[in-house]
Amino acid sequence: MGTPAEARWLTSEETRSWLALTAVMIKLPYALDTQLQRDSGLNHFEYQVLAGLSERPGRSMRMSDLAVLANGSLSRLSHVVGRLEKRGWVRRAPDPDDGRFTLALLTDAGWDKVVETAPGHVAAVRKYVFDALTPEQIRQLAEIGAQVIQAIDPGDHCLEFQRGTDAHN
Amino acid sequence: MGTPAEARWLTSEETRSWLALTAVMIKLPYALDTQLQRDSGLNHFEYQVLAGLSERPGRSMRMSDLAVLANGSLSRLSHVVGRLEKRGWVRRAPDPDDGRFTLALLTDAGWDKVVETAPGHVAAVRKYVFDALTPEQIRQLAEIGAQVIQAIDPGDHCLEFQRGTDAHN
DNA sequence: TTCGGACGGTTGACGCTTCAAGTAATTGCG
DNA sequence: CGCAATTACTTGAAGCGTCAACCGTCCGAA
Repeated sequence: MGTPAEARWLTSEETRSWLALTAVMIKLPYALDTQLQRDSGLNHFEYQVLAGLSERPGRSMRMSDLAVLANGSLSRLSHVVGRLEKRGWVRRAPDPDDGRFTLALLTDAGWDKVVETAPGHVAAVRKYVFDALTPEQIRQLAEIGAQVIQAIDPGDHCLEFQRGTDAHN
Repeated sequence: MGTPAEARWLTSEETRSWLALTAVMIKLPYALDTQLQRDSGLNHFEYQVLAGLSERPGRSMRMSDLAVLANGSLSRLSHVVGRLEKRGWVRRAPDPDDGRFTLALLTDAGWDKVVETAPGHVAAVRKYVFDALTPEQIRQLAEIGAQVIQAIDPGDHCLEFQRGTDAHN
């Protein structure tokens, strides 16, 4: 039995940390998707798209920027926006400045959808994450997350998207 | 534009933390899957299944226990084990003690696959997570993760699976 | 001992994501 | 100017996960 021979395995502290992290990576997205799906018929990615647009001046964004903001591929975004368009929450228009870009626009119905969906989603985020942590841990989490993202993708700037300039309070 | 009115939005510290966490939830699984897929033709879940079995006495486990260990549904596991069986790395047998249970058994070929795959995977985990963090942060992460999992699913015991009793060093 | 319910697992259909190949608009180089 | 390369996006097919319905095994009560 035992374990395959390996160069440098994990210490028990690292293993503990790793098990917790993998469990969070699986369970948290699932929990959030479940709440959103049940209460609004949206998955987390779709919500991020609508919420992202809602917080921009003009309620619009280029597809490629929106993809970065939502941490998804352009292809995925294209499919999703297609669905959201069919449901009347988003529409597309070519960017007047450069015909290669496509602008995604949040419709009035889409705005209403965000307004109706956001409180429940924020409550879930609170319940599953922030209410379970101390302010100190929240600070630590931000730091840890930033460093991991840096290690995965040094060129990534998604954390600099501070979601518009409006103050949430 | 501004933001839809909400009961209790996130503080800026919480938002920072939240953006980092969502990015990690998306990017880390993707990064790990990419490495595994490229080097071994396995995804992370499949690897967890094989690795989980490899660390058990008898290289076998009941399907339902294996599903908990791998943080997945029984249905998902059934599909995956079906695929792994077709590739010759796992086989199934009814539990002699109780015919309702099914045992998943790691074959010799499956064992070899784990031995050949594990070092690269562990190296990726190191690269993306532990090498980017201080020992103190690793400890903090374990704590934070455990509390979030507790908040999501109070009845969950997946962290108590300490992956067999063998010491990895 | 037999029948009902609970438990463990499997299956197939559907939906979503990815991947690769494609189109359309623009830039840059000769 | 004209054509190739680049950029931004779209599309269709294939693979994976979820959900709901299903089957087989076991236990317990009458």
